[in-house]
Amino acid sequence: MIYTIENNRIVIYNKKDFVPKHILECGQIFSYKKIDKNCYEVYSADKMCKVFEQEQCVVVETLNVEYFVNFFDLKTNYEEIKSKLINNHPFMQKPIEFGAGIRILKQDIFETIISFIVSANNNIKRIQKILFSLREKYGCKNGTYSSFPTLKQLENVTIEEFKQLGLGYRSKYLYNVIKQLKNVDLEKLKNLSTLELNNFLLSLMGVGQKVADCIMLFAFYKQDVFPVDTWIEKVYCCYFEMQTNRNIIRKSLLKEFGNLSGYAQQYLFYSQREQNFL
DNA sequence: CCCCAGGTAGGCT
DNA sequence: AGCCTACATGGG
Repeated sequence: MIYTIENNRIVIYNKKDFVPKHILECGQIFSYKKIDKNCYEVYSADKMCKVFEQEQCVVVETLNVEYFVNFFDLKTNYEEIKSKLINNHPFMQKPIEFGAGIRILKQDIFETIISFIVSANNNIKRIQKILFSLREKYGCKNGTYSSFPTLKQLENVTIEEFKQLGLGYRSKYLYNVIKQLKNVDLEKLKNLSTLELNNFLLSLMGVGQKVADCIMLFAFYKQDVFPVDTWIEKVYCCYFEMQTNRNIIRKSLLKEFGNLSGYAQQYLFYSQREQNFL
């Protein structure tokens, strides 16, 4: 990725490998706002940036330049990943063309855990609404926006209070997870293997295999995971004309894509959800 | 009234 | 281990 840093800006020159719409609307992140056609505000933990397109480049404007260089995964060569995927799996051509500008974000661990627990059996509009409510109610006011609440800030929130945000039966999950995470050093989890991390995440209330896979992919940058949700289920059943359960689909797709699973999943998810490309 | 949304927990074989 | 179902909430 070719980019320069000037004061409070990251300027990205190869636009085809960085399309804000693809990156933000492919379902990996919920905390962003579309300001207008080519301008977004993106919130991650206690930080934020503004992303907008110009003729020759994309600009990320932020007070936390280094954080967002990492966040947007600017040091990874997506051109190479995409051509590998297409060469090894020709049917990926169309999904990759459709989501050509996707990048897998490196998101905050705590925020990602909470966000994807909220996402279960829920729709994206409502997930976003709930997560912004969490920010406004329990996070720190930070000028124009509220930061995502820390574990400490959620420690004394009751199940009833979560319910008032529209969390429904997931209120109990959040309440319990916050208790479970109280004595865990999240940063240290980065040292675990995919399997070890998976087992830990599955021990959290409200985290099943799909949510665990999302957390590993979006917060731990594990690539050998393949989150299977309703959309991927549709993709799979259309391609292979098979009705089967999600665990078998997951194993089958992991075998198919190996260490590129995480990337493949995002292209397939995005194109399926946006346009029913089949 | 139904079905669906980035599914999971708990209970049953 | 695997299969079944209830589950909060809001939108179509």
